[in-house]
Order: sequence, then structure tokens, then C-alpha cells
Amino acid sequence: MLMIVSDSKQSDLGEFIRQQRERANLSLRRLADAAGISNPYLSQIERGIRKPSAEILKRLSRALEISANSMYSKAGLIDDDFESPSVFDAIDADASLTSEQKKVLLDLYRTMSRANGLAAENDQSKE
Amino acid sequence: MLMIVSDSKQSDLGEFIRQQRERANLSLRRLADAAGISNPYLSQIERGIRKPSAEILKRLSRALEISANSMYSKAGLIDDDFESPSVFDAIDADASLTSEQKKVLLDLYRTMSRANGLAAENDQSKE
DNA sequence: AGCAATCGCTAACTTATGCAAGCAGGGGAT
DNA sequence: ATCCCCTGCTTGCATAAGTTAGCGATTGCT
Repeated sequence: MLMIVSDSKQSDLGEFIRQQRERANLSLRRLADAAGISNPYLSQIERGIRKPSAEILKRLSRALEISANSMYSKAGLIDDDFESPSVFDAIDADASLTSEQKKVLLDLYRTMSRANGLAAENDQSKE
Repeated sequence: MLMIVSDSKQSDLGEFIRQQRERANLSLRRLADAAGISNPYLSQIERGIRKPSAEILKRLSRALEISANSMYSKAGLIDDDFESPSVFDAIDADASLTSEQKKVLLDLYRTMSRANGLAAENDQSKE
């Protein structure tokens, strides 16, 4: 069973960006301005009409203060099977968590992953 | 691993690709074919005439069997210094979790961070 | 009532990406 | 010598990216 996944990721990239933007309470114009791109273009990106280049994705990720990796991953530009940004490492490296909290989070994450059969060939939500 | 983030990376991206190609003993056409792009275009990429999109970089990295991350890094599309793998992004990008599980984990993470007084989902301050 | 500012989106335009076709040169085999 | 296959490079073109200008619909202010 091969993965036909690539397109579905790409399709929800726009929505992902929109979610991040709204999470940050930014208007289209404000985010576009912060990212150094035009606001109509951002609008089109969020609605999936245009596919942004990596350069644009980088600027957006910076403006949204999220990692470029997750952005590229969402955009289907990284083969996650190969190089998944490990949740383990991220939690471990996080400075805002106590070690107890890390344990709890890691344990929960492990439990969840196991519950799914450990396989990384999972669906990704379509709302 | 400290890296200077500048445009000089972008400029030697082509040479980097050429080095990788020669290291693998591949001709322009063979690599282009393996990556699914045209050979003149690859030639132009290697000489810095054209800037490949992330999609092309991804295919090249796969064909060259190097990580997309190092490719993007070379292309100057990732701010390495800035790029601490945040828990937020790592969870979000994780392929082994369902969207519900992600919500739970993220919510817990946010709660924990907030409890420590360090906002994980913070405002964006502008200059 | 107006006027101004902001919201997201549409239309028309410029520019760059990425491709197919073709060119010049180099070996090796016949 | 010709023929064939390979090397990398140039040219011109279709299409997608990304722009500026402007639209209709809100919201607040006087």
C-alpha cells in the first residue's frame, strides 16, 4: 500500500496557515505585511488557489513564529517518513516545561502512538 | 552547528547540488531524470541561473538521497538558528497521531506552559 | 446622514519557473 | 572517414507565482 498522501497535505496547507494566523489574531493584511508578501496573495494561498514557494513559506513561518519544518511538512515538501521532527526531541528540548511535565507529556505521547499501532502511515484529518 | 544565515548560502546552492551529483557519479541528465525534472533546468539550477522551488529541491534531495532539511538549509530556506523544534510544531507535524490526539496533546502542552508562566501561545509583538 | 479605516476578495498585470527542442563537442566502434 | 551515444549548455515558449489597483461589505467616529 503506497501513500497517495501528498495531495491531501498540500490541500490543507492553506487552512493550516489560516488557523495559525487566526490563532495569532492577525488579519490577512497584517500577516501578509509581516511576512513581506501581498495580502491578496496570502488570501489565495489560504484558500488553496496558489501554491506558495518555499521562500514564501519561510517568511510566513517566521511571521507566524512557527518552524519552517512544520510548514514544509504541511506543504508536502518533506517526506515525513524519512525525517519526522521528533516530538520526543522537541519536548525534551523545551525550556518552558519542568521535567515532570515532560514525563507526563512524553508518556501520553507514547501511549497515543502505540494506540494507533505505531505506524506512521496514518490519515490526516479532513474536517 | 552554527551557521551563518545569509544569501551566500543561496548562491552556492547550485554548487552544492553539483557536488552532490558528482559525488554520486551522476550525469546531469541522469540526475534530472531521477528527480523528474528536465536536464537543462538542472543545469541552470547548478549554475545559479534559476532558483528551484521547494518542490524541485525535495525531488532532488530524494534523488540524491540526502535530507530535504539539509537541502533547504543550503538553499537558505530555513533559519537554522531560529529553528528550535518547537513542541507545538513537532506534534502538529507528527504523522502517527490523529487530529484529536494532537488537540489533546497540544492543549495539555499549552496548559503546562501557561502554568509555568511562560506563554507557549503568545501574542506577536511588532516593531 | 456622512467619512475614514479596515476586513477579505477579484481582476489585470509583470516576472520567474520549468520544459521541449536543438546545438556544439568528445569518445568509441565500425 | 561516418555513425552513434553521451556530455553539458542555449534558446524560446507556456504556465504558474506574486504583484498593484480596486471592489463591496463592515465598523466606528463626528
